[in-house]
Amino acid sequence: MRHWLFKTEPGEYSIDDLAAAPQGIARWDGIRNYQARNLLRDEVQIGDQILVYHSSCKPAGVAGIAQVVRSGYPDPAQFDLTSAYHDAKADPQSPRWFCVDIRLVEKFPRLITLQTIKKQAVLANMTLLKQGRLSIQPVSAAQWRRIQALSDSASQA
DNA sequence: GCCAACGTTGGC
DNA sequence: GCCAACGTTGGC
Repeated sequence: MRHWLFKTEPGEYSIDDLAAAPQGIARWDGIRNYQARNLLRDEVQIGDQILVYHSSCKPAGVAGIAQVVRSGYPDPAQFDLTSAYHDAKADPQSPRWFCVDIRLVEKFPRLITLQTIKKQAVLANMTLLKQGRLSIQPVSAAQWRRIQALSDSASQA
């Protein structure tokens, strides 16, 4: 079982939208970056745990936890002419873009802000800080535990 | 709104 | 296959 960080702009899709979805399950689609695509297609597995990260907002940070309930499959939006994620070059015979389904596990009582993350020495090598633009990122077990610990201490405060 | 980082495109 | 131009991301 592996850990990941998925980015989303809360103005587009937030953890509250995920919470409001039926059974807290949603398709994580619209990823249009090859490195992220490869992870969704080849690496992300059912049962893997996800940090849901809110980007391009004030403040940015980890909003909660989700879990993969369906592993990589072709993103239908690439073939949908009405979708903003439509891709004219995508071929149904060899799909270009992939997505997964995830289910909300927990919304953190407080956002774990990017600012807080940057203060943690254990988290200094997070992909989030090293390669900030990648929208699907691996997270180590140690990094995962630290984020959870930060959330636990925030909920007691 | 600015700008650094970096991914993508397209001419050669 | 290189690389300049361009576009996007995302923190500040």
